[in-house]
Amino acid sequence: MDRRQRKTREAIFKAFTELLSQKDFNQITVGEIIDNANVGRATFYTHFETKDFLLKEFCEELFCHIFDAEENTNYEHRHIFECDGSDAPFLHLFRHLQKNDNNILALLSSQNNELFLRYFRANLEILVEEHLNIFEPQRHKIIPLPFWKNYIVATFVETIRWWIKNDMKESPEILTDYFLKVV
Amino acid sequence: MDRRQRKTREAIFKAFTELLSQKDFNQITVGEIIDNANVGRATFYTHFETKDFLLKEFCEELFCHIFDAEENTNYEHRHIFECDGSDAPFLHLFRHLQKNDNNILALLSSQNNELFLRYFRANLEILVEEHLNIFEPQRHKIIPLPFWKNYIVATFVETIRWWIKNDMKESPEILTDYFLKVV
DNA sequence: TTATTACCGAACACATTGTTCTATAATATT
DNA sequence: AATATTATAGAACAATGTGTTCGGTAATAA
Repeated sequence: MDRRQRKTREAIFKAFTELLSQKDFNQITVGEIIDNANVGRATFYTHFETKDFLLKEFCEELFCHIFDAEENTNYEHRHIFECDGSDAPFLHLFRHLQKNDNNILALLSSQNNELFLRYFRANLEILVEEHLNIFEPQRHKIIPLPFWKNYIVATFVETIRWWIKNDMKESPEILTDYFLKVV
Repeated sequence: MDRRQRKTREAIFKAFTELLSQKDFNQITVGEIIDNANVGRATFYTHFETKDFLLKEFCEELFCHIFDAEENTNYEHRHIFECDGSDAPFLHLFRHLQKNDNNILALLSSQNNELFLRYFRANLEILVEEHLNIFEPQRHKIIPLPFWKNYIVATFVETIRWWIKNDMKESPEILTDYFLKVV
């Protein structure tokens, strides 16, 4: 990829991230993004079809970073936090969120972010599927699996949202504890 | 209130409801609403400050209808469905949703409806607070009450969303059963 | 060195929002 | 029933945002 393209792309992502910390996704205009990124209007639209596509690609890069490390347990990434046991992936995610990479918190807690949440949940579902055995497997007999999976994912997402809404006072460990206790 | 005002207001609500069954809230324009309602542009804006305020008032009327009947158990409204026992309010709500009054389902399942969901959850929280004893009260000792309340409300909402997404194949009774089993 | 390609910036058409105005018709008041 | 009040329609308007087009310029790749 042309060095200019990379530069432009990164400038747009950076401006986008910065704006996300100030206002909700739907409040952000393309005009603001290109101003902050110092990029021409036409240039923006050669990179991203619309503002929604920007969010889409932004999410894909972000989740690739966060979730791939989960799935591939022998990454060095995983060793940032030394955690083992069945609750590891969830604890790890909470810790990641606490660091607030790329203003992911803004996206998770803000209004009008359904596109982001959809991606987040899709990635989470893969993770949950691999660790379903954590959650009392015998329950699958009395409750349909699709409902159960949706329930776990939703509970995890809502736990995070509750955490953010309450200023993230709890430690990732305590939050993991709450989460595992309710499910 | 002037009869003309009532007529206009109802025409706008009706057009709004109809449009909601066709597209997401954010896709609907004021122009479409006033066309479907046969109402002048200026008239719309004398009734509602913005499109968001329309949704707000729409929600308030809707929730007043649905939730007030819950809180006041001696309404005749309640006797449409004969249900008793501790799970009654939740079963009752599921039944209400199945009837799909005012396209409430469109609002619950569609994208870009966070405003609606916020109102829905706020009303739900009041309901849950009154029936917290249903959900194993001893849990409150190991999990903070605010987390617990948020969890119950979120689980209920997500149960409904799962239901809608899966074409509402399950009966309200079965859904209530699933819901109570997981929480 | 040359050809390619991305960029800027300005201009543009288009859609949507929310406001303001006047004439008209429905309603409330007496 | 006559009069005053008030809501409405409809059109025009400014303001804002979206997405496209185009020609000149500069960075990159060959």
